[in-house]
Amino acid sequence: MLEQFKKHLDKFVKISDDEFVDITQYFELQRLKKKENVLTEGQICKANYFVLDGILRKFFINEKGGQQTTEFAIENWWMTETFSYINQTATAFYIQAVHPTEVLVIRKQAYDELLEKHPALEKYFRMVYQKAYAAAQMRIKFLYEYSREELYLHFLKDQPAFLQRVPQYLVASYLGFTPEYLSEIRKKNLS
Amino acid sequence: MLEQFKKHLDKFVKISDDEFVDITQYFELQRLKKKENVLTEGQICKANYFVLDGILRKFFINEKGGQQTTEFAIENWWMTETFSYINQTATAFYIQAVHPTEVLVIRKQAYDELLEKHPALEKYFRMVYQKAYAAAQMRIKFLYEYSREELYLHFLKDQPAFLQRVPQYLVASYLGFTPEYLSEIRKKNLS
DNA sequence: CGGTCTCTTGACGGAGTTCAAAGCTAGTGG
DNA sequence: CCACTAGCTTTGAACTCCGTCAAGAGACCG
Repeated sequence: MLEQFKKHLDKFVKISDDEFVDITQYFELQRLKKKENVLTEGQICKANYFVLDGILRKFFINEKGGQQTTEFAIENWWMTETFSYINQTATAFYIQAVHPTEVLVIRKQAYDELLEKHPALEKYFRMVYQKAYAAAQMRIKFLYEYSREELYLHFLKDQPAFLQRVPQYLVASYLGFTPEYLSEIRKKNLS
Repeated sequence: MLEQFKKHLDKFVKISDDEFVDITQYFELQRLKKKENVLTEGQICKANYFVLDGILRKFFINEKGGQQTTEFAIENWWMTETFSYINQTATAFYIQAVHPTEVLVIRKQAYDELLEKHPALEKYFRMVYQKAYAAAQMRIKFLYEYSREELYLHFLKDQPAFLQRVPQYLVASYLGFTPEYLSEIRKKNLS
C-alpha cells in the first residue's frame, strides 16, 4: 500500500527512502465500507484522502432533495472538499465511498506540519493542484460545450472502463441529468 | 506596479526585498489594447499572465461558431490556459483583453527556472493553485445547482461591481446562455 | 451624423425534466 | 441456495426552460 504511494510521489519529486518513512508518519490508513461517508454537509472538512483502491465520490443535495455528484476519485487521486479544507469552514458536500475503499488520510494540521518539514512536497502539491486545476478547467469547458447527450457519449468513449465500475444513476448524477434521460440516450444509441 | 505584485505575494509568503528584486527579473510588463489576444486557438500557451489592471477573458469557439467565455481575470489574478501551459500542447482557447489591460508575463521556461531558484514560490503557487482549484470546484457546483436564470441572479447579487465592468453579452457568454435570454431575465426581474 | 456594435422583443421549437408506474437485479436473511 | 425485498433501470406522457431566428431600437465611435 505504501509502496504504491511512494511510486506515485516519485513521478513528481525526488524523495529519499528515509524521508519517505518520515512522511508516512503524517498519514493514516483507513478502510471504508460501501456507502460510508467521510464528510457530511455542515461539517468542516478536516482531511484530504488519497485513494489507494476503490472509488470515492463527492456530491451535494440540491433544492429538490436529489444527490448531485460533482466528482469521482479512483486509485492515485486525491479527494477532499478543498474550499472547506483550506478555509476550515462548513461544507455543503458529502464525500462517500462508492465501493469498499482504501485511503490514506492526512488531517489539516498534519498537512501543514508535513509541508513545513518537507518542502519538497510543496512542489509535489503545487504540481498536483496545478494539474487538478487544469482538469477542472477542461471539465468546465465540456459542461459549456456539449449537450447532455454529447457529454454521455464523450464519457462513454473516454472512460469506458470507469462506466463498468459505477451504477448508471451515479453516472447520470455526475453528468448532470436524470436516470430517465440516460435510459433514453442508451436506448437511442444501440445496445 | 511592482509594489502591487509584492504586496500580493506578501499575503502568501515571506520574501525579502532583495529576493523580490531577483524574482522580478523573470517577469516582463506588457500593456494590452482592448480586444488584443495573447493566446489564439492552435497555439501553445507559452506564458502565465498576472493582471495588474484591467480584465482578461478566456473563451473558445463552439460548434456553432459562437464565443463561449469560461473565465475572467481581474486585478491580482493569474490567467493562463493551464493545460496547454503545463503540457506545452496546442490549446483550444483564446485569451483576450476586455479593456486596455496591464499584465506581468512569465514564460514557461522562466517559470520553471524561477521555481528552481526560489523554492519559497513553490509554496506561493501551491497556495494559489489550491485556491484556484477550490474556486473551480465551487463554480462546477453552481453550474450543476442553478438554472440559467438563477446563475444570473446569483452573479448579480455576488458580483454587482463586476457587472458594471463588462458588456452584457460577455456576461451572458460567461454564464452559458444567449444575450436574448439575458434580456428576458432582466426584464422579468424589474428594471 | 452614419455605420457598426449592442441590447431588446416576440414566435416557435426542441432538448431534457418531472411524475407515475412497471420490470428488472442483486443483496440479504432464513 | 432459494425467496424476498429494496434499489436500480426502463417507458411514456405532459410540461418547461431556454435556444434559434428575425427584426427593430439604442448606443457608441470615428
